[in-house]
Amino acid sequence: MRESETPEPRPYHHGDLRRALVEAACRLLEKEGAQSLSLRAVAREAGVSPAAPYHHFKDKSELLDAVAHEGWEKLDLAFQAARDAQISPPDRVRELGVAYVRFASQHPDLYRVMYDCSRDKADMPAHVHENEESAYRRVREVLISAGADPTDEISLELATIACWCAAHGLAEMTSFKQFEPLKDALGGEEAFLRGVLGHVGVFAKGL
Amino acid sequence: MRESETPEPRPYHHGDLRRALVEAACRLLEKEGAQSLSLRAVAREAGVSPAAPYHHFKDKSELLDAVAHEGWEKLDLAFQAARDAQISPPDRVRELGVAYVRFASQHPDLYRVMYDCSRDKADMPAHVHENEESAYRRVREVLISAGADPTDEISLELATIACWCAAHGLAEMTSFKQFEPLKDALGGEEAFLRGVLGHVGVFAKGL
DNA sequence: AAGATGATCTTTACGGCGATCAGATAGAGA
DNA sequence: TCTCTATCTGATCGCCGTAAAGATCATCTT
Repeated sequence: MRESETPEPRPYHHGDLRRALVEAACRLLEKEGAQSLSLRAVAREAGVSPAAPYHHFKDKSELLDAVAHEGWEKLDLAFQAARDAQISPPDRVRELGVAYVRFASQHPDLYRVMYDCSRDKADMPAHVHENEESAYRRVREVLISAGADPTDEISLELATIACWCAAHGLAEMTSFKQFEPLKDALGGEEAFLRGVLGHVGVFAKGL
Repeated sequence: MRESETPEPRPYHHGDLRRALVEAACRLLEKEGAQSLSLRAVAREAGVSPAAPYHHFKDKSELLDAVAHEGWEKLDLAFQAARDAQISPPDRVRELGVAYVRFASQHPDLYRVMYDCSRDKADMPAHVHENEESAYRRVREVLISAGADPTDEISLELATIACWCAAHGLAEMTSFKQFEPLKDALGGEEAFLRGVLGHVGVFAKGL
């Protein structure tokens, strides 16, 4: 009675439609792109009527919020991997940046939903900032382990933001095809990323 | 016969509907936000039938391209002002970053249209890169005047991209209301911007 | 065990959207 | 004056988000 993937007479009640909808949305996002992600399409993918989602989400943007939340958690997983890499702490900072950009280029549409400011205008990155287990805090953590002064709250915050800004900007630009020749000259995408990040203080010096 | 703002019998032929549509779109963008910018609304604002725009633009995204083009030109104007400021060349680099972020926060919806990747997927920043009079080239120009080696093409390109990335990331994050306390602690928005950019090599050292 | 309650899903419907098309109109050139 | 062509209108299609009302079923009460 859980997942109604099978085309049996389909039980009237779904079990956990909320989760099923979020998963269907993620599936569509990877398959069809963010462009064609409609609430109706999500309901269709989940095998349910167009109005059914409204019992679990106030409106479309609330569903997208849930999808974005999934995205932030996935990103944090990537960050944890970078944090635990067997490399020098300063290198870990740069690796965090590379992980960020890689995440964005591997899940471009999910990434776009995560940063879609058309909803939530005021405090978009709730999941960035909200708790100790967030991706944002993970950056602070790695910066401190790389030698940043944990008592200088302001400088630490500024460095964290600078990290995030540079990685975010790079993530949005790295797919521009005008940079292809440059990437070739440097010997690949990763070298390109490290090359750009090398011009950003926090990544270059680990602080 | 130019602007048909007045509700006169309205001449059948418009004169320069293309320009009128782009201007109407910009007007709506500032008034109503990017959310409610539909092709029909633009046509309505221009006092014309919903199908009329299709004689000047293949589809909605082509209209948005024209709007975005206007945006890039406005941004370049802001850059030229920063370039011509009576300050030391290295400071001009940082001022470029500040100008970029200020532009984004003054025209948030236009900025969003400029960076809307849902259209043009592959080579979005055509207007960034395409000619000598583009905003992107303006950054190179200022970097060189600040002492960057104009013969080292690769390093110059990387520095330009790093500049752009940091400014772009900062532009998207600066409106997050979680940063309000930090801004207050630093004494305002501009100090915040300079504080973050100070952690980015290219801005801090002018190279 | 029986009935009531409330959560969950379906059906139906509305208005707005992007897009397309046949046809009306106007201005330019013959 | 007549015709040609670019431009604009109005109607239409299919999709969208979402609101309202009815059907179904799990669970709780008695």
